[in-house]
Amino acid sequence: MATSSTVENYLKAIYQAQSAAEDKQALVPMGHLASALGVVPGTATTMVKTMVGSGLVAYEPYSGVRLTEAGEHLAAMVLRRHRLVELFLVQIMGMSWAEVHEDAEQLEHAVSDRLIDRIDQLLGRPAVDPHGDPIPDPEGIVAQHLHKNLLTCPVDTDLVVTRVLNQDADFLRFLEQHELKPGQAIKVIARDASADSVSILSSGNHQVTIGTRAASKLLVEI
Amino acid sequence: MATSSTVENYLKAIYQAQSAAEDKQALVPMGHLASALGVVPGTATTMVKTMVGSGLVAYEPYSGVRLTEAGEHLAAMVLRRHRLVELFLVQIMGMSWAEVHEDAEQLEHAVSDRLIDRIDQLLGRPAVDPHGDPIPDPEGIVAQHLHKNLLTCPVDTDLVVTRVLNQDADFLRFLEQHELKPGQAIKVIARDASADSVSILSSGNHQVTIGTRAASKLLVEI
DNA sequence: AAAAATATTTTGACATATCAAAACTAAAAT
DNA sequence: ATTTTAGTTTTGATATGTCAAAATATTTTT
Repeated sequence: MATSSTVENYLKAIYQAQSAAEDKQALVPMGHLASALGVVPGTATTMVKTMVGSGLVAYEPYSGVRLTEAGEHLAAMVLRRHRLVELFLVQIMGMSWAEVHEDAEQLEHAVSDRLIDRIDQLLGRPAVDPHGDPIPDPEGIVAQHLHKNLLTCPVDTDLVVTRVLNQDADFLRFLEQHELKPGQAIKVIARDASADSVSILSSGNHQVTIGTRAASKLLVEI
Repeated sequence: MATSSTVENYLKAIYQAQSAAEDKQALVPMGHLASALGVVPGTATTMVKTMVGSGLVAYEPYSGVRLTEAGEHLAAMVLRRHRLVELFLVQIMGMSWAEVHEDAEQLEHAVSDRLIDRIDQLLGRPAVDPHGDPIPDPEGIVAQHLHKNLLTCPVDTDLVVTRVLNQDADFLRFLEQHELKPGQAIKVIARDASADSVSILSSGNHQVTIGTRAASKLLVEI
């Protein structure tokens, strides 16, 4: 039952694909899973079949894969470890939020339950990581927050950035430089459909215009 | 060149066997290596041969194995990571020195150079870990300290425990309970060859008698 | 020096995780 | 309703790391 780090990565990828989908019960297509993990599709098929054998996923040939309850719980534990480690690296180790992802990716498979609880305690049982991603509790329960993104939120209203749905280091550095990190106050001042852009005013009265693709990755609260 | 954690464990085991030997140039017998790693001898033979191919070790059939310069440097880096992680877990995470070994064993393969340097810096570039084991510097250089053990040190002389050559959790808890941790002041009050024992007076005026096997694992300075 | 005991290596097998490329299925387009 | 296309599965190989057990080498005992 000692889940390998490869299996943990598959679980995490399936979990995140399911979370990103509108229909949470939808099957994740094998091609999507394979490309998320950087393997060829045939490899994903093979792995998923062995995971069926361990009771972690349900699999429909030519349709896709979905986590079972057991798989979902394990996936939540991987995510819990990953996010607690990220927050730990930023808060305690003083690392930049843009550079901790790769470290956390490795450490999430190496930290024991004992250590992860120590970290959780040291950080004061936090609810979210530096990107605003929710940290599953030890039972695997995830607090669901309903955010709007910069394409669906009201214009000319005071907002607070709450979550960033993109771990790309360059993007994160960009957000940092323009005062768009989670917790910072902003306002959408204009949206231009034909220019495919959104203009934002940050708390420091800086103005930036970003594309809608990027804007959809920034979640806010009013 | 991305050394697997298995290879790292082989390097570490060979390094430690070489350090423990009187003749530092001596070959480590395959049987010793295999049992240190918990594999059958044939497995060690196979692995060592592939490590010869990577230039990490020199191997003499039926005699044993020894690290090359490249292997020794890599082994020192593994040990550096392990020992810094142990000290970090004790000093920063508040874990008990008796329980950190297994965690460190996992983490030593998962911490990046960047993170290990951060830890090193946070701890103030320490020279030794919680067991008194020296921490190799980033170039792989290890400060050599000449300690005596409780069998070779003078009797009725003020001593300070400097190093413990045994990671067994029960033994470490025993030392903790009897005030025999590195840094603590003690005195050997009697040695009895026929009883195979050594009697010690700790700083708190506690008296304990331990076997010579255990006594040889406790290193001291005068 | 031969026999016995010990240590080491070889051989064949297996588990995990992967790829390339061929075979196949399902959906979309004509 | 075929054909085309896109996505998926299968097949055969490969790399890593392991074991069991047979074969071999070395050392010790007698």
